[in-house]
Order: sequence, then structure tokens, then C-alpha cells
Amino acid sequence: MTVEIPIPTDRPVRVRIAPSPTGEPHVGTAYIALFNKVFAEKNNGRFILRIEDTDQRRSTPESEQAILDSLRWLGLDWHEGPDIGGPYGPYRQSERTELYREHAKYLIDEGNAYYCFATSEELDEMRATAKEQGLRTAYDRRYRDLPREEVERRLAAGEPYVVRLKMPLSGTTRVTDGLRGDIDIDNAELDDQILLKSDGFPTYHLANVVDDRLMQITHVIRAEEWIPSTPKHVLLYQAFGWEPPVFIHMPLLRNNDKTKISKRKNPVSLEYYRTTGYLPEALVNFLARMGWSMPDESEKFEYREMLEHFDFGRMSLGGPIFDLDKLDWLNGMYIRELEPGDLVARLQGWLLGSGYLSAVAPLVRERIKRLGDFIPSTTFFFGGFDPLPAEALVPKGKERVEAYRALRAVTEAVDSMSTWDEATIEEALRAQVEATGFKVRDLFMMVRLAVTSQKATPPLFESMAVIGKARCQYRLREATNTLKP
RNA sequence: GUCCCCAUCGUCUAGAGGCCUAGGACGUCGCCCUUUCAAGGCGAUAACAAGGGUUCGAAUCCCUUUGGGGACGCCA
Repeated sequence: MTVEIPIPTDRPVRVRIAPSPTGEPHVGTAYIALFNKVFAEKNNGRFILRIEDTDQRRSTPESEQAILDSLRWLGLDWHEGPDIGGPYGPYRQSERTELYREHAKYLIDEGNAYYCFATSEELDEMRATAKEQGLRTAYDRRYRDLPREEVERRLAAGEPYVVRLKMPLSGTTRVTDGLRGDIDIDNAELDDQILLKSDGFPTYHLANVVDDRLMQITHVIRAEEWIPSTPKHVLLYQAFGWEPPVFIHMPLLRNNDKTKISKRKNPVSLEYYRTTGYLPEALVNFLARMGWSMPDESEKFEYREMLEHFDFGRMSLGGPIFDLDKLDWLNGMYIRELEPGDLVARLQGWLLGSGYLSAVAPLVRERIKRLGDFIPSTTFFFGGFDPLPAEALVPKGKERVEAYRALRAVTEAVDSMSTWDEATIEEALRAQVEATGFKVRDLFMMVRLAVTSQKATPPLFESMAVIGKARCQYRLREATNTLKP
């Protein structure tokens, strides 16, 4: 493919990865980070990490830390970020809220944005109407031209409000994508985008545009799912009187059924890949092969080789399926090439180091008579795991479909947990005893079998805490699938 | 439903109009090596979504259809 990505000559290339700290460190984040980093370094530029924690309800410091740790584990380290600082900080959006408010105010004063007092009930109604009439936008702009006095009155009365961008009512907006060329969108397709939420925090759209500008970002390399909102961003840049950056939309990683990669159908947590024993360089190599190829079609190459040959012209745009079989093969190649001493070091850096061992050891201390018993009694902490057939998972006296529903409920409960420790796990699982109507013994045995593939194990909640959320989720999901009628 | 993106073996991909009778890799299946299992070697399997153009010539350029995906949140 012929692509020409414009590179500014008067200022350095600066790109960013902008994860939202709302859950597991995601494999898609690593994918996008990799291509940002390699593009930056190919062009002697800078790769910036910015935390997009403007969702006050869902963002957590633990998630932020997990993301930083995972990206570092992969070697995708950054030149500027919340932990190491840099000349354009702060790099955490929650610490920049004043900036967004000022910018929103500017747009209001210039007549490019307005206060909107629609309640969520009003919005629900509008969405319903829009759906009914097959309209392209949901919000009917009812507060767009409110008389100034009424706006003042409502503000003075302390009514909650959001700030919306005034979209042009006609015409088209052109988005230029570095890989796809020009995309023209009819402005009538665009909603008056919310810029400032009623909690005073910015939406992604505002924060992203303001920060990319202030942080001198030259190229926005992000996932394809952003294409539909890019015209809104372009219009926002225009409203500020700014030159937009170059947009490059990467293909989306896919599940086996071609849908956007998701935790329901794939392990997506980087934590899963680390604890299951993938080598970071193998994962990076694999991610690099998603949509991109070396000029000589090598399958196995390290980051520095990718860097040497990197060119967006070698991207293919079809969404690649995340094929774990091929990852396994690649990972095996990397392991085989390790010197024996290096392999030992890797094993110790993985779960055979004293840190993990000291979490496991207390759990079996009372259950082993000889040190040698440690190995057979702890295999499932390390990956020694034999998925059980459906018959083995269904509790006596229960139907398979009942077991399926109960285990699915447990899996979903686990998905939605944001902290992972013994007490929280116990709380979540006990709640499922109520919800499913299973006996404590039946439900917990089923979960135990799903998570450890053993009948006799150390206490369930402690074991799950040590095994870690990512692997528990994967094993629960697999067991649920085998029970699926 | 509306808008947008995408389209080569099951999967990841090579392919910039003649080098394509479409190449490589994973997977699968055979054979070899081997005390076992891996690994390795050799081989097989398998794709240009369809139809119209353009051209002396199309996997490659254009159009239509079909298929797949994404977006339509006070999530990012």
C-alpha cells in the first residue's frame, strides 16, 4: 500500500498512548502503544503516556498502576508520563480539569459552544424518538438557542448543566486518515457533542483535543473505532482555530468470530499473558504482526528490528484475529532460543521467584508432609491445569444447565470486580450463593473445580487471590463454555 | 435503522497492472528422525467474495452488489 504520512519539519514528532484506567491493562492498549512508540522512535520523536481518567466513577489508581506496570513489562516505555513527568505535564487528565474548563468557557464566549440543561430523562426520550423516526442524531438541540437571560437564570438557580459543541447544521467535514485517505462526513450526522459533563469533568472529546494540542501531539495513532467521532474532533480543532494533528486509525484486534476483541471471548488482560508465561518480547512480536509485516516477511523479530524497518505503508487494514495458537508457537520459539541460564532467570522472574512463592507457600504449609509434596499440591498456581469435562463440573443433583447458569453468573460477577483480594472475592462469591440458589458447598466446589481443576485445594478465596483475577477469569470462562448446553 | 471502515488459504499475511500456474507462516494431516514427548526435516491440504467496467493484460485501478466490522453514552 502506498501511504505518505506527513512529518512536520519544524517541530519534533510527538505521539501518545492515552489509556483509561478503568479496568484490566488491555492487550489492545499494548497494541496501539507499540505502533505509537515505533512510529515516534522511527522519526526521532517522543512517545508520551497520558492517563485519561476523566470518568470519575470508574477510574482507579490500581488500574492506572497495572497499566503502567504492564506496558513496562512489555518494554513499551515512554519518554513522558505521569510517573516520570516531562515538559508538558501534568500527564493525568484529572489534574488538568481547570484547563478544560477554561477552554470550554472560551468556546462558549466565542459562540461555538453552549450550556445544555437536558436531564437524563429528557435525553432518554429524545433517544427513543430518534430511534423511532430513524433519525441520525439523538439530541434534538433543544437548548442550543436558549435566550441568554434564561441561561443566566438557570445557571444562577444552580441547575445542573453540560456544555455542548455547536456543530454546523449543514455542509461536510473532511477527516484525513493517514492510512485510508479522505473521509467526508455530512455534518447533519453529528450530534452537538458534550464537552463538559455535569460533574465539571471533560468528556474524552474535549480533553483529548485540548491535551493533544497543549502537549504538541503531531500524530494521533489510535484504534479504528474512533473514526466516527473524528469529525467532531476536527470541528473542535476548528472551533479553537487550531491545526488538527495527523490521524492514523489502526485496525481493531478481533475475536475468533471477527467481533472487536473482548474479555467474553478472549483473554484481554496483559496480566493474563504475563502470569500464563508469555515472554514480553514474544507478545510484542506477535502484536507487531497484527496488521503489519516485515519487508522480508520474517515472523520472528524483536522490537529493534521492527523499528529498523517500520513503515506504515506495510499495514494491512483488515481487522486481524488474535490467534492464540500462533502466539504459542512464537513464544515457544523464544523460549527455545534462551540459554539455559536465561531460562532459569525467566522462570524466576515469572512465578518461580520468591515473591509469588511466598504467597503460595503459606497456603499449603499445613497440607504437605514433605517438601516434595509442594509441587503436586500447587500445580494450578503455576499453570498446571487440566480443564475438566462438563460432567465433572456439575454438582450432584443439579442439571447441567443450572450449573451453566450459576457458573456464568459467577464469571460475570468476577468480571465486574475492581479489587482483587480474599475478602472481596468471598463477598462476591457469597452474593452469588444467594443469587443462584445453590448450596454454598455446591457452588464453591464448582468454582474450585473451574479455577483449579482439583477437588482438594487450599481455601478457595485465598487461592483465587493468589492465582490472580486474569487467570481466574479465563478459567471460569473456559469452564462456563464447556458447560454451555 | 443511519453513518463510516474493511475484504487474498480456517488464521496471520506477501502482493504497488505483466515476475502469480498467487508466495511465506500458524494450524491440520502424512512421512522422516527418535527409547517417549517435544523440537527439527520433508511433503500435503487450503484463498484472490460476486458481477460489471478500464486495459493488449487485473488479486492489484474504478463502479455496483454481497459479506464482515465499528460508531451512534454526561465511557473512553
